[in-house]
This record gives sequence, C-alpha cells and structure tokens, in this order.
Amino acid sequence: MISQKAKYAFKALVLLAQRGRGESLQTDEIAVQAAIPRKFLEQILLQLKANGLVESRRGRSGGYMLIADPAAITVSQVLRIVDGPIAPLTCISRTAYSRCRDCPDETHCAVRRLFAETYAATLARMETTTLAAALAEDGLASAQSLALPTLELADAI
Amino acid sequence: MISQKAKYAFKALVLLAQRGRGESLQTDEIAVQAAIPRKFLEQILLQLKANGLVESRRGRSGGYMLIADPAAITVSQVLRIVDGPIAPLTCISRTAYSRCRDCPDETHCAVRRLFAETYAATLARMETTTLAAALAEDGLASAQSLALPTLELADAI
DNA sequence: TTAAATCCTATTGAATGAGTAGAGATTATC
DNA sequence: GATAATCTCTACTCATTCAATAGGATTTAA
Repeated sequence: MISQKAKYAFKALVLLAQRGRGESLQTDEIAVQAAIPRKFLEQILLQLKANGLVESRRGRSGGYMLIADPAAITVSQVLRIVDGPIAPLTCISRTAYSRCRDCPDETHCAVRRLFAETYAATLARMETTTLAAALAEDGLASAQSLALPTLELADAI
Repeated sequence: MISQKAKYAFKALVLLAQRGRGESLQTDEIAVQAAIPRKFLEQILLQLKANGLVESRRGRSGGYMLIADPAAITVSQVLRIVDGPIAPLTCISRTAYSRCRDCPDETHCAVRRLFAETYAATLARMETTTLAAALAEDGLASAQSLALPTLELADAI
C-alpha cells in the first residue's frame, strides 16, 4: 500500500497537470478540490518543489505550478520523493541500498533472488507510467497506448 | 519495502523447501539457520500453518514441513498471508477492497488508473514467481526459465 | 501598511512493526 | 506414568512511522 501522503501528492500533481503548463494553483484550491488537509498539503507541495517537480510563487497571488512535462513525470519518481525507496528489499535498491544484516552472501540469497524478479517487473512499469497516463479520460486508454498485454481491470486487480 | 516478518517467512519456507517433501524441520533449527528470533518465528510458522502452507507435528520430535509443491507457492500468496494486501490502493485490491473515503467517482479516479496499471504488472509477476524459483542455485536461472524480457539484475535494480 | 500567500520547524496521537514473555497442550521416550 | 521437548495461544512492550496539527517567519501584491 502506498501512503496517504503519496495519494495526496498524485492528486495534487494531477490537478496541476490538468491546469496546464504555466498555469498555477494555490494550496487552498488544491486542498479543497482534492479534499486534502491544508497544512499537510503544504508540506507535500514543498517536498515536490524541493525535488524539482513544481515551482512556487510566494506572496499575495502566489501558488504552485508544474515544471515538467506530465509525460516526463513517472510514478516511480513521485513515489520515491514522498514514500522513499520502492524496492521490496534494501539489498536490491538502487536509491537506498544497504545490506541485510545477517546475510552472509547476498549473491546467493534466495529471498533476494525471488524479489529481484518481481521488482524488476514493478519498476519497469513504474518508470514507464507517467502522469500523462493519468490524464487520459477513458479508463483503459493509457494501458492500451503502451501496447502491452493489457489485462482487464477486473482480472488484474 | 516488505516487512521483516515477510523476509523471515520466505527464509523459513526456503529452508523447508530445501529439506524436501515429507521432511520436517523444527522451529529451533530454522531459527538458528536463518537467524530469526525464535519466538517471532513461532508466530510466523503458525500463521503459515493456518493458511495451509505448512503442516506441523507437536511434541517430542515435532516440527514443521511444507505441504504444497514449491512450484505452487507464489510470492503473492506468501506476502498476502504475512503482510496483508499487496495492492497499492485499497480501491484496486481484490482481497481487501474498500473505497477511498472522499472519492466521489472511483471509475474516473486518475490516481486509481495510474496504479491499476503498475499493479497489474507487479501482480502478474508475483503470481507466476514461486518458491521453486528461489531454489535454483545460480542467480539468473529462474528469470531466464520464464522466457521473459529479462533485465540484467544490475539494471533492473 | 496590510492581507494573503508560501516557507519552515516542532509537536501530537494513533497505529504499526518487531519483537518478548509466559503460560497451555501434545507427544516421544525413559 | 513422569518428564522433557516440542508446538500453540494470548498478551504485552517499546520504538518508529503515519497523518496530521500548530504556529510563527518570510515574501509579495494591492
């Protein structure tokens, strides 16, 4: 499960992306539209700003706007910013690698091998799924556009 | 990140699988070999038993043994038992579905669509990766045996 | 100058994670 | 049958994380 914070971050980003390039939204507008606690949202937006996804203007008519192209903002990127490392084990994480204590030989660890397998699939998809996919209005358009073996939602879930 | 408990569960299952069909191991043997706190392991094994993965014999020369074929025990199955639902959002979970509060229209939720996409990929792989894959001694054999576009470990991670 | 916005840091309360503890129940062996 | 070794069950603890809340500092438009 992703965190509540991550959900909020994506919702905010989607709203900003819908607003379009160069157009800004204020914290309060986002908070109301996405039903996010205002002060919590502030922290999230600051974090997104610190990581170069959005830009802000302070003062009277300030607000936030998206910097990058929605098609260039990946799910993995956002998740790493708000929830930290995505890898199921630290010993297979690129961004937060650390050995498991009491693992004498990483290269022969069965658990590691098992998860390296599933993680590769997860990451591959997270790095190719972008905010732009979220913007498409009809449900399966984004999945279809990837020309992947699209599972029916009902089956995939 | 999966929980420490899940790591322990997989390690225990791997040891039991290596022991072979019909052969049992005692809690203490597993605990020592896999460096798992004994009492914590007890709880985990009980949980695996309650979910039909292992069988136990009590008393003097008791112990645990694997019931199912390692090739039939999937990563997703074990994870669900020890860590609970796998889905990134409850609203796309089969096993623990619940609506997100304040989500007026689930079918048009952009965040949901985004994660349905990545989750489908994750789950597909978790349901086809089994304990048997963990048993293969050389690192990439299991991945290759699936005839999937195998990423190099170093790149995938 | 003031009101409205973002920025920054600290605090809180509930939930979860990772164990610990200590009995009770069952079984092989002496 | 007693005993010791094992699994079974329930409760508890302690630290960390999650999801906010709080309150002031700073910046800017009007």
